[in-house]
Amino acid sequence: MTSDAESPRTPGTVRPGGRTARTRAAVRDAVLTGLVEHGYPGLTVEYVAEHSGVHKTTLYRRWGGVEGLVADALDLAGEDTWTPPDTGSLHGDLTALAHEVLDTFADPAAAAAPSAFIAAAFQSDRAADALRAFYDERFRRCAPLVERAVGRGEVPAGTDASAVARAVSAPLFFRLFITREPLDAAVADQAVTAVLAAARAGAYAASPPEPTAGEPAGTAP
Amino acid sequence: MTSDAESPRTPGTVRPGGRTARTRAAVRDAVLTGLVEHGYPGLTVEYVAEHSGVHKTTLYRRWGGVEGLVADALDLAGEDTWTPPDTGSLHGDLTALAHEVLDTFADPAAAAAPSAFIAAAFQSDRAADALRAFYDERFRRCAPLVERAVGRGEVPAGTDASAVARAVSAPLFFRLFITREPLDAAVADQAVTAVLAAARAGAYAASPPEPTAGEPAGTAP
DNA sequence: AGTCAAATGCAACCATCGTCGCGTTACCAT
DNA sequence: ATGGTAACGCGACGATGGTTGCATTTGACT
Repeated sequence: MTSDAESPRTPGTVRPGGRTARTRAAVRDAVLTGLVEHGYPGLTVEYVAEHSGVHKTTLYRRWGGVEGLVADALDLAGEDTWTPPDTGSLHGDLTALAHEVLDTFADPAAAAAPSAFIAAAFQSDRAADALRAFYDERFRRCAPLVERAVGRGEVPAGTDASAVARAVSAPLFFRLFITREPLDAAVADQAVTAVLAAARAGAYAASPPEPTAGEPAGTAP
Repeated sequence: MTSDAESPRTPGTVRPGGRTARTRAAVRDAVLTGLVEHGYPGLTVEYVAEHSGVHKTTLYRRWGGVEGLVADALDLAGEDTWTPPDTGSLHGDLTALAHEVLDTFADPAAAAAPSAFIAAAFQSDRAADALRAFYDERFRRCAPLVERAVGRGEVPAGTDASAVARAVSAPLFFRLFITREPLDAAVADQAVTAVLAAARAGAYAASPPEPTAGEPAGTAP
């Protein structure tokens, strides 16, 4: 057997110029188009081949299949210039954040790609890794938002910035993709209200001295 | 075309006795087995046919494909006797609730079916409907939990019971299936702490007079 | 019991997906 | 500029999934 451990032959990495780059761009574009058109389950590599002008065999060789194609597109999606809102108050910032999610997923065209990425993560470890990296970066960018609030005295010092951002998004995504309930502004506003109250109470205070699990004794008076 | 709106011909409904019932039971069992073994993406109707002793054609005719098979299994999953914990305090109840989720998804065997259902909802409207019904029922059963807390004066009267239950689950599922971050007891406990603080502050109070969106004026002193 | 139609079994068929061997193109280094 | 080789294009093949027409079983009704 000529089997080699974890494919040392990764095509497209030795000669990253010219055609290879163009191929990559065309493919990423076709993947996004296919995603919004048919969703993840309906996305086929033959569709990508057709709409990118890149041959089917090449796609299988370089990306290994639909999984890899989507994971690669996801990596790209994370390289944007998104920045969190800055309205002057934590309540305003969080509300803007929540409504951003709301608006995105209210528009089918805008929701298609993110939904497809989340769906892909169920079937592909590569997509799951890419998704984790994507959100990690997103929440990292939200840190200034909370730091400003700390500066204004709106929330206790030591509040975990990314935890707050996560807490606002969680209820919305939960309804969207887990319980499959409809989403409206009232839900978003309730999420903001809840997070705000919890944050003020210090529920998102930075991790205690011992980072490993134990009895968090932060609620005792 | 002999097309008929939303299939008035639903086989297996006119003659629900004997063989039909046995077939249905065998199939549901095989679906569950296949789900925990290969996950949703790997579940094929031929696998179900093989492991249930029911012919492939019958499965396609009665369930329409993998989607229907999973949706049917999900309907069944909701018909259990689950009841929320009752520890004597809201904090204890919510903690038990959160750790129940934690334990379920920490065990790969136990997590397989729920994960598969959630994944299926991405690809199938029937599965999505079944999932929504499942969680609706789940959270409805949690109502007594919050009502007891109201009775004890732990949270304000008028607190939306299912909203509290949802709020505890949301951060956990969010990490599990959206951001794909690892889950541990600290996260679960933080979720409980946050929800508790928010609930005490009245963030989950029943909908105000105007249910449509507006400026939530609950935070002004 | 007897009859009819619903529900299932059966086997072959068609479509689509993923893979393989080989020839061609065009980066990159000399 | 020029050769070498990575990367790509091409066509065909095998495998798997889903569909269809017809025979058979079996549950319900008289």
